[in-house]
Amino acid sequence: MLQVMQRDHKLRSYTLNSVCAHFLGEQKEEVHHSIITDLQNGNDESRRRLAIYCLKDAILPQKLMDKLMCLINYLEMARVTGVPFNYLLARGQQIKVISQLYRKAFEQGLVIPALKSEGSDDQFEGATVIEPERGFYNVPIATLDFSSLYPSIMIAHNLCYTTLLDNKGIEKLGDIDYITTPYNNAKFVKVHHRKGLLPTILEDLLSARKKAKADLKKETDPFKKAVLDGRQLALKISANSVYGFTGATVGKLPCIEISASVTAYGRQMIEKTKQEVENHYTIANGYQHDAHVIYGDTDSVMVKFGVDNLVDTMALGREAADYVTKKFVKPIKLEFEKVYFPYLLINKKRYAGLYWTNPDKWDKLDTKGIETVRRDNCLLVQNVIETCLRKMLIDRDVSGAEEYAKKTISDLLQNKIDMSQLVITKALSKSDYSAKQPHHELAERMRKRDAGSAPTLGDRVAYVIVKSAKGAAAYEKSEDPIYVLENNIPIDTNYYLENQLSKPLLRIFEPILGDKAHSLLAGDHTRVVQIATPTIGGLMKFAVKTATCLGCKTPLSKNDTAVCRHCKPKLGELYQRQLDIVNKLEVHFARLWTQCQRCQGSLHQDILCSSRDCPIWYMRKKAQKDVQDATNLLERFNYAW
DNA sequence: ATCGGGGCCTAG
DNA sequence: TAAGCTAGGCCCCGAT
Repeated sequence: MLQVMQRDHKLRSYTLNSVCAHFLGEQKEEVHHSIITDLQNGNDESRRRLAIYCLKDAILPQKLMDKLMCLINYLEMARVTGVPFNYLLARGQQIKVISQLYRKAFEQGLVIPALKSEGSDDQFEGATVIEPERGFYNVPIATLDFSSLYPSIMIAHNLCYTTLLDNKGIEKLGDIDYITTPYNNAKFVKVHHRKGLLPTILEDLLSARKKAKADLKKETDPFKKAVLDGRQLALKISANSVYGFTGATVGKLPCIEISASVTAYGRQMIEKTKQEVENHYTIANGYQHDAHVIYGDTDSVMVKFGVDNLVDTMALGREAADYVTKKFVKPIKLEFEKVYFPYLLINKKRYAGLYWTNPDKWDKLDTKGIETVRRDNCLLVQNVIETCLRKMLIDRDVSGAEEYAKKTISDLLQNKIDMSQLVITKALSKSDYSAKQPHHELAERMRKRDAGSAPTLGDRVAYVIVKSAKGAAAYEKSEDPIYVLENNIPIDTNYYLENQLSKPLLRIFEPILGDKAHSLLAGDHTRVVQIATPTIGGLMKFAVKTATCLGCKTPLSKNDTAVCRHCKPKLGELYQRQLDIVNKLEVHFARLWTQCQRCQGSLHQDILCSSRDCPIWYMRKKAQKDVQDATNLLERFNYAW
């Protein structure tokens, strides 16, 4: 399940506890490894605790698998691609494409050559990203997308290993119909001579995706919908990796003529689309305004038709998509997908907009590339940018957004921000770094402290930036959050303002406020500064997951955790030791529980919510459920409390 | 202070 | 050994 999670979901942390909190809303029974032997050698009570821990650790992955329908999805993938089930986790995308190629080749009596893979550093040219006209747009912007651009190019032009012609082939075959692609005049025979294997595979994948999407439309259960959405996405990725496979020089069967022709066609198509739209939707042709393409990436164009209302923009978008589709070979299709209104275009691959598919109600706030969707920022940055964008784009309350940003800066400088909001995570992806890096240097330091618990290659390293000598580099100031808490090391709040918060804030405010945006970073709210010592809030002491004593079932008083004071001596010293360890681990939970899981209200000293509408009630419910779960587990194994 | 490159992560 | 692709923003380090 760890592999599944890492493959299928982009998360900040992949620990069992964190993943379960995210998808299931429940957590592990934590037992530190150092006391397992003692628990086993202890008494009935301690062994019971150990048993619950083991059962819970076993049932959680099972619950994840069920809830995310992993087995069904993976089985389906295995069937579509024809690879053994375990390949889906043990191996990559290539084997899936190869497997499908073998199938189709066998049907046609073809043999696939066993090439020696060479690998090369040269890249071929990729897609076009249209130079954005950056700014804030308070008019509807229509988005037109080619659906499955690369697969549809390969199908439309019959691009395949089995259709590629070289000069010898053309001489030998004489009178033959072929096309010449925009890459290096590569030539491919037309479909009536021979239909390529790749186009056939792609058609299969796309029709399977069509079916998944149709099922998705019919489904009403939100969770099953999410799963079907995941399936159609998987099929889309599989279809797109066919193109990737042909361009993989380290792969089994690279063919740059195919991959480079695909991207070359793509570049021509996005350019042609821009031209067609801009040339047709003009005042000269009887439209109200001259349309203008303000941005586009690979397979999409963002069009400003100049109209100020959603209904007309959507009508024009649909019409334009059909108009352009007619200029291309089947099955290439340009689709009108959505309108952004308003739209904040910050840079290439960086934008935010309110997303509309029907003119009555917006669907969502869509953000691409900016801090809200990146995992290498701290939560503070993510949350403040997200909140400001919502205020600006949904509420259209720019001054409210300014106020919020100023308040956050003020809170940060006064050390009122929870440390869990300041944790930055980055993947440790290489063992040798040419320049020193904060996360790598920290991993080294942690390794020297305790090699067992330090992050290793591939792990995500969590760190905060702490106060240090003036002018010290970031890699000298990165520190393990747990170490910071244990040693009461002050946080460098100024670093968070200067290096984390200020630029992202300026980037979203400047297009609207202009130079005035800089006032966000200088003013009274930046004056009050307090010495920063780390605080922990919003914690979930995992031991406090029960409302009644785990031993005698009497209600727990506020100061008790897990067991009442009468039962506590039964667990004795072991229990204390575990609590100590738990307290040190609290920061892990702090990352998860900074908001009430029910009403999203801020949490402070405890998991309990501060909102009046959502008091202890939720925790009681959850605690009761946890006890019920544990009891059920025990009953299944003929235990009883 | 500026700039190029390494590193990370994302868009598509 | 086995490994889908390219484009590109942005942060940080380190050389100039």
